[in-house]
Amino acid sequence: MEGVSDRLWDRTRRRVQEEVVDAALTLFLEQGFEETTVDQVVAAAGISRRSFFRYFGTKEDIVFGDLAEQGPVILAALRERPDDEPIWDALGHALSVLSTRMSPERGIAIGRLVVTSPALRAAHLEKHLRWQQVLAPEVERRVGIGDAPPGLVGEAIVATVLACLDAATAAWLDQGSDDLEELRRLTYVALAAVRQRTTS
Amino acid sequence: MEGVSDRLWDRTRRRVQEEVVDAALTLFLEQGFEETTVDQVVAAAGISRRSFFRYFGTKEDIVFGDLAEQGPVILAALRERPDDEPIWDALGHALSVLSTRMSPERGIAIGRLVVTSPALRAAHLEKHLRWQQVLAPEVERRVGIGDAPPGLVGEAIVATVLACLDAATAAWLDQGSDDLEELRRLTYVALAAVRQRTTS
DNA sequence: GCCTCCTTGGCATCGAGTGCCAAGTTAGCA
DNA sequence: TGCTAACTTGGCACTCGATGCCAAGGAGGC
Repeated sequence: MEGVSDRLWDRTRRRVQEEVVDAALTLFLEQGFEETTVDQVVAAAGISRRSFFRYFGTKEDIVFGDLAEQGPVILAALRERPDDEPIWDALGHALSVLSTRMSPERGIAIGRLVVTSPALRAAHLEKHLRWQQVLAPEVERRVGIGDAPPGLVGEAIVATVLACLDAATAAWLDQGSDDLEELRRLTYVALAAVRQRTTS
Repeated sequence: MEGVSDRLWDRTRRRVQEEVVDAALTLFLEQGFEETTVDQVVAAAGISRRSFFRYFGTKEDIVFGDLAEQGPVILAALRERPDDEPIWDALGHALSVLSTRMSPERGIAIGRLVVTSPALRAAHLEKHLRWQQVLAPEVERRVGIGDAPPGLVGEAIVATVLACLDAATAAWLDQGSDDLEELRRLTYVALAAVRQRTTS
């Protein structure tokens, strides 16, 4: 583990952060993300507006936390996968390390927020772009790029997986499931659809 | 053609719009998108701040215009393609109708702006989501969805094509090409990479 | 107990975006 | 031509997210 300290300051910081997130998510689920102002959040959490923006750089960060910076974590997980594993499975497994970082209920709540708020959708996609840049080189090392320009193949593959994951998540939320295994299955269905149609 | 009128008001409106875009793009290319304020743009274009926001709902709209609303145009082009054409080619051709709406030089300038500005990237991706929702049903009609939930297959396929197009565009801008045929080739390479790896 | 480091919150400010309103311009009609 | 209805314009005030600056206060080492 990196940089996780147990000094009083750090523990306090994490506790405050959690309290703010709890208060904010409650408000977001009640009134919607855009309809909730930062002032309401800080009032509910008992923190000053100025301090809030030191804990969370943006309002969207309440929802996504440090997820955007977890590219290296996914990369490490990807490197653990055997070299001869199909890239799709390897990426799927690598990405699933993130789903262990939060309760399924909270994940579903966040998912619903994301699909209903343009601002959150945008941040979500930005996050994927960040991951793409981190993961693309390792993907290209695995699959080879032939004479394609560096980056093209890797980014296309990672973006495809993330797109299929997003489409699957939308369908998953839509059908009101709360079973992570079902999400995995839907992702596989989406990837299979892409595979099936690429051969035609 | 729909709704394109030649009343004086409409012609004036289009002319003003073009002038603002020209002035704004010049500023954006000089100083960057985020570093240019709307006040600078309206000063350079000789229009009031208030009127600006009636012409362009957001600052990003200067760059993208009504591209986000062109989903139906792409859809119409997709419907023109023969039913037995592979979905990838059909989508590629349908999307290419948009590249005829602007000069290649301006397209390249905009492309460079988009890759260097997070706000523009986000708007770009939002735009793709809008297109996805419009195109997905027709895609699913063509390829069939088996027993997958409606939307999943179509959105996955459209998102994959757009992702490959984006990756190809990035590589294309990177290599400093200005040949649209080369962009088409790179898109094909990206899609081929996805295809190749889906069979393993 | 003292000094240093870090956090806190208040204040002012910026930039994007919106509602409202008075004034001016265009279009249609007599 | 002149009148009216419809629409546009720009100014003002305001909201909301986000940032720089600064004085005050708590934590930890000595």
